[in-house]
Amino acid sequence: MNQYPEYSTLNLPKIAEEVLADWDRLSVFEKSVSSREGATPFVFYEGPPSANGMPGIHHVMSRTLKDIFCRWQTLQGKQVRRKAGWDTHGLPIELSVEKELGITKEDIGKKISVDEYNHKCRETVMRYTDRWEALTRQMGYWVDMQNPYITYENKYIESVWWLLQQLYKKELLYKGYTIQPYSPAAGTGLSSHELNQPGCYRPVKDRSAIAMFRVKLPANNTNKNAAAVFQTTTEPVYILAWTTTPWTLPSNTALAVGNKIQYVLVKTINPFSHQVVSVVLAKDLLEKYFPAKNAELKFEDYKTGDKNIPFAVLGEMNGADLVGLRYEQLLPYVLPHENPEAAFQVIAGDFVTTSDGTGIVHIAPTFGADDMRAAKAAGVPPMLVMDENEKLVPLVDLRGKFRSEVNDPQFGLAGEFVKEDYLSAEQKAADLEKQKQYMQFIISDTSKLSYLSVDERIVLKLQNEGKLFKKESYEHNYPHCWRTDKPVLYYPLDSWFIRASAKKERMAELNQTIGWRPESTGTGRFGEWLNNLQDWNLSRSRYWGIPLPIWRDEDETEELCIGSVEELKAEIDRSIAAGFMTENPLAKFTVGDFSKENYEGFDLHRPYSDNIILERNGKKLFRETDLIDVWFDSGAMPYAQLHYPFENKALVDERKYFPADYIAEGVDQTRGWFYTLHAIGVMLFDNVAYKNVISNGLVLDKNGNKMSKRLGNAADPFDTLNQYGPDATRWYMISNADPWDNLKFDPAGITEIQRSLFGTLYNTYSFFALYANIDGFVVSDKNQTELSKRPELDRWIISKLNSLVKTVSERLNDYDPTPAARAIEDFVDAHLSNWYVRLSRRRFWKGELTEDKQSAYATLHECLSTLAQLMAPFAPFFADRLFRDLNAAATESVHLSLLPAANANAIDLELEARMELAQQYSTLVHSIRKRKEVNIRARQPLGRIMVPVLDENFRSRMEQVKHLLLAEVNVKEVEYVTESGVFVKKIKANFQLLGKKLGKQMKAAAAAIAAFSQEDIALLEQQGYFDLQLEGETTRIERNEVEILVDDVPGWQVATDGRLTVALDTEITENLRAEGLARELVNRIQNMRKDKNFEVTDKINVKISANQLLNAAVNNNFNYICSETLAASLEIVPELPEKEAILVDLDEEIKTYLHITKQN
RNA sequence: AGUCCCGUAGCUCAGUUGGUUAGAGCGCUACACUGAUAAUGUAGAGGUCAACGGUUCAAAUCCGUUCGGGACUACCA
Repeated sequence: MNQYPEYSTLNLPKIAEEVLADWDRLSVFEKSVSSREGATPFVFYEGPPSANGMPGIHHVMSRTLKDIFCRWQTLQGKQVRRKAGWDTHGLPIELSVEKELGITKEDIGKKISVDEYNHKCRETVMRYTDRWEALTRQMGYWVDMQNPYITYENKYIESVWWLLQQLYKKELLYKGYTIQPYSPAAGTGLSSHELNQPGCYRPVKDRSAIAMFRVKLPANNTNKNAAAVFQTTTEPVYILAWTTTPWTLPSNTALAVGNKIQYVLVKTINPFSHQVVSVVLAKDLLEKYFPAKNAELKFEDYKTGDKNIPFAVLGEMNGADLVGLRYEQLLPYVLPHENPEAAFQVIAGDFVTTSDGTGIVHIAPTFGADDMRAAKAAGVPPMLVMDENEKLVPLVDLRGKFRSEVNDPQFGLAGEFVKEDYLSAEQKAADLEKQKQYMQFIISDTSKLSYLSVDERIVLKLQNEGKLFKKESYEHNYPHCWRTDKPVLYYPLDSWFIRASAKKERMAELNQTIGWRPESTGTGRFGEWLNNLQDWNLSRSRYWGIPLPIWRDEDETEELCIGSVEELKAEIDRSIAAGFMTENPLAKFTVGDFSKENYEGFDLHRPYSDNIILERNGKKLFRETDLIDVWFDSGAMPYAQLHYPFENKALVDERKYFPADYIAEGVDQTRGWFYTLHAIGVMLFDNVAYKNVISNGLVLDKNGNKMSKRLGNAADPFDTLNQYGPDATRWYMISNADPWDNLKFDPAGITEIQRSLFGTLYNTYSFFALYANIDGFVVSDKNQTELSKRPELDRWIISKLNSLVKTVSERLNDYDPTPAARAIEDFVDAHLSNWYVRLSRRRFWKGELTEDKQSAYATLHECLSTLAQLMAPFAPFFADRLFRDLNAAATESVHLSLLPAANANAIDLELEARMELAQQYSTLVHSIRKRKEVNIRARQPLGRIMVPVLDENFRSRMEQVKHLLLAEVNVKEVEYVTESGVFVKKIKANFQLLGKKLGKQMKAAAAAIAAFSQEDIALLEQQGYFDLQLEGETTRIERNEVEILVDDVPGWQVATDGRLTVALDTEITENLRAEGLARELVNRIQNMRKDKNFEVTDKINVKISANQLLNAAVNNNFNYICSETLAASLEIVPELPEKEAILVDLDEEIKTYLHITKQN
């Protein structure tokens, strides 16, 4: 039986299938972890996917990336546990359930109970689990799918609650009033995730206006500078502020200026009321509203309706001078309930720019996030009024309608939707009739009136009252609710927040210790994000997610944050004692029992948690109905996957399974998972959650377009794996582009990898197996030739191999897989296959099992075996097959093996350098032989090559590799030429050295040097320097500051490449000719052997018909011919019968009959 | 709109601290080789290094601006 299996074809998908079966049979994955018990751990965290959607080709990419480093560290001897996970909560799941059931959010609790709804979510979320498992398995991604963490499980939730309670105890969890995207049509707040769904930001045309806010004079409470400027005018002074949402103007309570922005006071005429006024705006924007040419117009010449309006700049001040200035309320429908005396003043805002508008921003703290922040900082109240329930509310209600306070006798407004889009056609028509009624006081002919939106009417009102400076329509992107298609409102809502901003500096500081790939994402996108960190809005008004574990009474005086099931159970008992609850849903729960059964007897989700009423000081506490952001779920995974701190406490506390050494996800997770992991890690453990992270790019189609089902260009991951096999697919994805760049996925690239890498390796292995089996040779420790005693070629490839191990190790230890994969490709193709195997071929099939042959076997075996290990992280199936075929007795799997570090002693850079010399010369000589004017086939031996000796090293290097070079190019001798008269030299400046020395003179010097004569060069070489005349000065050029090359050897066929030059003697002597013929003859005999399907080892008898031109060639090379062709006998016979023999052409003139038979 | 990434041959990509013929593989064309053969070798064609401007003796490389592709963030009024 053959020791080394031989295959007839290479079938990568089949290999993968078979190896996968072996892995299952032998439990290789489990062993790869258990066999390293006690070893240094390598901690990897799996970012949980949602099994709610089908896996795509990009998941093959990201999972390959994850897998590579885990397998690599295993090869290095580390223990790599990796737990799979499932992200189970969140909006997408709610949506798919609603779609399936044909319901909307409003129906929850009506058509379907919350309970039923959540049950449905629980089912739906794991719908495609089997597809994910199949993909994971088929592509060879090793992760423990038997014991995944699942975010909806009670243990997981309990850990999350504990983390939240920790935040609460550190006072990092608070309830606040903030401005959030809100969809009045859907009656729900929206997350930024929802706003970023495709198509949500749409260009809309809004009515924009510049309103005029009248300054209260004298400006006694402001800076003297501003007061002085205002004294220069007797006209009323107005501040100009631009808005694209006039409906927020009734809620204006402040105007913001930039402290460092320069402002001007301008005297002009109101284009609508034609009143002479003075206005304040940013100096930078003066030209925009007041073209310079109009400065020459005279006020007294102005006539009503003139397009060009005169103006005069009265004075200048900076933003800080304006702060504190009071102005009259623009639309005095109602005053803020709190601190009305602090309203209507100028404040500073760092967000103010002069890129748009007037450089002064209208502030409505109830409808803008920036506005709210700035107003709060300045002590300006928001426009909140007391409602019927004695609660403070904004002027727009939750349906998106103005409250009754905004009642305008002429323009309506009260009770109306602030955005036209919220109205149906019928409502519009009805409203139009009303408008016709009350607007007849302003518009004489109302019959032609069309519906005017709230914005339009407010602008009209300002215009009527002389408070409008400019109006126009303005097109910008505005977010829409993806469910109702209606524009979103920014609206103040109650929310629970994590005070992330309090730990901003620490997060930034620790971020600098994280190894980011690519680095720019860490410093750039992620770093910037941390620098501008806002508090984390944790609340979600949904149903399917982890409930916020906070209970409050109605007065908001008592508050409880629960951190464990144990605690909750005790609190419920207390509530029962107070008579608030009748039974404890956690009655069966046994504290301290972490069994599955114990934790499956209850549910912490809504509605169950909603039904729990707790007690404090005799008051009833109800749960805050919000759920938490699902990003918290996944960010909590380092702890919650372990049920920390209830179980596995030491793993985290003693930093054994925390932080992760490595994580990887798509770049879109930068502000998702990467952030939430980091935030929780820093806030609660003052530690990074991961030490290294790769954010991988997208997988695009081959034309660089995003893959989508709609376009039909999405590659199916299963089809791809089936067709090309996981190894080639994985290899292609990693070697083609750095993982953080986008990948243009082209199956043709996989085919290329199949052929160039796997095909070549397969051929190389087959070659090895073929001859090793023939010789019955099994490579083992016992028959290893000592490295120093192996031939040059063997030591060279072993040196190359160890250099490769070094490179691959460095790259992979640095989380840089692409150069590692490419280095392997280069080794296999350029070195192992195209040089080592090519030059060693005859060593394998020639003669007996000599020491040289054993050395060749051992060397090739070591190369292939080590390659299998190096490739194992990338191509786990093929590598395993190769490794086991080579080392059948020794191992169950390459993935259980240990890769030794590169052997520094085996690396001989000098040897690598001289072999490169041989490779380069070989190419040069081949190219001369192929020339049209030469055209001598490789089988024809030639006498000699000549090489000019350029330095001392050169000759000794060449001597050591010349036998390989000469054999490869079929030349007898190499001659060294030292006397310079034989060849023509060329000289070139060394730009790097001379450039630094000469600076500006470089150009002239380079030209002068290039123009050197042969004598000049000789002189320079002789004395070691040359005095060059440059611009009248003498500049000394040293020998090392120029490069001298051989340009030509007159009278010879010459080839050069950079510093290397070779000349070929093309004369064919009688002897050479005879030898060439003998080689031709060998070749023909070999072909016949092959045609006759003889075994490689068969001995033959050869008969050749006599031919005068040939006889000498045969006789002189008799032994050579016999040994090459395994001829037991070789006869020249006078004649061969045509029937048996074949007529062959040996060259243009010589033909002969050949006859071969197998020797029995 | 902002931040970040990418733009080098028909395609996929290299290109060190700036240094003078800008490389490789694939593909294409031609020739050769034939006991690795669904391989292999040699040669050829193919480039305004996205564009413009600047710094420098010298720019694919450094700095600006613009254009194109992508991601993330974003109601800046």
